[in-house]
Amino acid sequence: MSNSKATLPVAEPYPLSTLRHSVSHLMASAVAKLHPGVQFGFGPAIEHGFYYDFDLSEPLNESDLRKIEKEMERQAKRSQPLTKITVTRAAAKERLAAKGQHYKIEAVDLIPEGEDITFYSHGDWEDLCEGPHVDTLTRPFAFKLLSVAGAYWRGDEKRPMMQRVYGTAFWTQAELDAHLKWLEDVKQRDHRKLGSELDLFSTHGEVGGGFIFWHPNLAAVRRCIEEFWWEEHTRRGYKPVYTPHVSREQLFSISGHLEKYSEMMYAPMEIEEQPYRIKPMNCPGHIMIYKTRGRSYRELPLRWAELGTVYRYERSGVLHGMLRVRGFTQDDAHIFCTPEQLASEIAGVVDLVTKILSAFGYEYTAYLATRPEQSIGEEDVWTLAIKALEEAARMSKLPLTLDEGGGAFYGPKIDFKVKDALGREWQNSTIQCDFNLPQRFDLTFTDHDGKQKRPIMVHRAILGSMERFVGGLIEHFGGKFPLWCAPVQVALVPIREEHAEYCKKLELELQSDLFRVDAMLDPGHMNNKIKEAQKAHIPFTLVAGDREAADGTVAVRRRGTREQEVMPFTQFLALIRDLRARKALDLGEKALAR
RNA sequence: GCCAGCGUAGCUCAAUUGGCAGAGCACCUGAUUUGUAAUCAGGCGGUUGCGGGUUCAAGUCCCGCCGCUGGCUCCA
Repeated sequence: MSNSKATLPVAEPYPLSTLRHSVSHLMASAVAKLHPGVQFGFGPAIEHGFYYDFDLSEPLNESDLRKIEKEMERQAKRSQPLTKITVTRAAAKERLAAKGQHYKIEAVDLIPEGEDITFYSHGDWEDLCEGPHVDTLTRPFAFKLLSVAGAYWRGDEKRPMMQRVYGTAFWTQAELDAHLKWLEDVKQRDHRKLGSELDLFSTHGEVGGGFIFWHPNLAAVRRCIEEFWWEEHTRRGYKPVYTPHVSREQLFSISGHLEKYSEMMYAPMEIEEQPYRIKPMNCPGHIMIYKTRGRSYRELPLRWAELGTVYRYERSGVLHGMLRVRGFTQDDAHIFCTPEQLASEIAGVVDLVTKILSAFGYEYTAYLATRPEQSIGEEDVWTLAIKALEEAARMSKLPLTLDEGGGAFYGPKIDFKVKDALGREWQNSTIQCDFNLPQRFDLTFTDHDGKQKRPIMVHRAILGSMERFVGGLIEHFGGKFPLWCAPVQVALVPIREEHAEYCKKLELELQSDLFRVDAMLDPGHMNNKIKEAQKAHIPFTLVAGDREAADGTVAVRRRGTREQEVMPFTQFLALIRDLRARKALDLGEKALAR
């Protein structure tokens, strides 16, 4: 959809968000025209566009959106200055009452005392709105309505549900087209789509939603990540622990989860007349190990790590592929340390986070989340912990963005947001100080003065959960995993059946070097096998015929290209060993070109 | 959980107002022996998500449940 008027002034003086806000007004006026009696909610600009909430007796569908777009175009073509008036509180309510806009009347009461109450109008439609807006809708711009979904009035699930129409707008058609192409790209890379296309994972109706089955291909990816994860942890003095999945309910009543978290926990099961629960968290288990004997300051810090699978009840409507599930494995670890050790321990975690996130080519931003209103603990402990987090960031040269009051009730934290290949943000890594659990479980250590003191506990996860991280990774790479963690690293294609023997030999050599290989030795045409290998995004396809078998060479075809380079097999092996050892994100294009 | 929508072969999708459930890919069998993205022929494959109802007749209409999708709320 575009509304281009060559003669009109350039659009640039307004930010894009202002245009989008104005286009949401245009959409509202179009809906008012097409659906008399509509009640309006809120209609702001958002990150990639805008929305407007409507209360309508009729549900809107895709074809309604097209009709609304047409009406918007019609209205935009007429001269449509957007004008602002300021009114008193009483007058505002009166104007809205006359139109029967009861949501908007409620919105008036949300405007703080002393602020101007303003209306913006275009044509014969007006809306309570603080603005700002573009001066006229006859400026050139391009827009599209994208989807309709339910949304509670004021985000409160106890209040009525309205219909939210999402759309987007840009100054030019070209920018809109680029955005729509981006949306298409997002859809193509959807981990659920790639998950079935590349035979990565599945969920099952007979199992229930939110439980992930990792197929061999994705299990291979996960194993590589886990090995990398354990290596880096071992280097930093972490020790693996294993804890049970089920425990007496009592454990979670001591930890406080039962009280604070019971909505997320599965119902108790009865074993010999005792209630037991499936764990929603790993921390109480690690604490049990800590408590088995007296602890000395000499053995702190203790760093215990576990890829711990937990189960949490999530409402059916929130489940989403691998990103939001009911059973998941956290890459969990707990550090028990003294207050003096806190800063350097956190710095160690920051180092680990940056090491692991960078290996996947993620850029990241860190946020310092401070004390929320509802929280526990002495003020000086909070201050100490926040200082430790800041100090650690300074030591690691990590810039922190302040997230005021965003901490957990039991302590402050640093959260990391990563940006993926499509520019979307994900939150996985978190470093949390906890004063609560050490107290609840009465954790102590004997200090050098012989006194019993309370350790601080640090909860931290780098990947967050294997499910969410790997799900995000599928989209980040678009299914094209770097060699080191690709499900299948090398495809072998014999030109004729008689070359199968040579390929078999290569397969065994690669396998003995722990490479994952798909030797395509079944009868069939080589072209078809090359197609299969490319569709599966296998990094390297090796084609071998008479010449290669005779010379001990391979014709190497890199993922995504049609060119081949013939090289000795030993040279190829050296290339992929190097790529694997470096965890290279590329396929050694430069090395090949040489 | 809520609002809206969807559910047909392993996958992608057809099936006119309710009127004999079909195609491509995948898979299996046979033929083909190939130098860089689809060789040819044949075959297998379905209680149309599950359960009920309306009807002479239901993939199609109605009700309930399950699952999925887009959001809201919530979250690793």
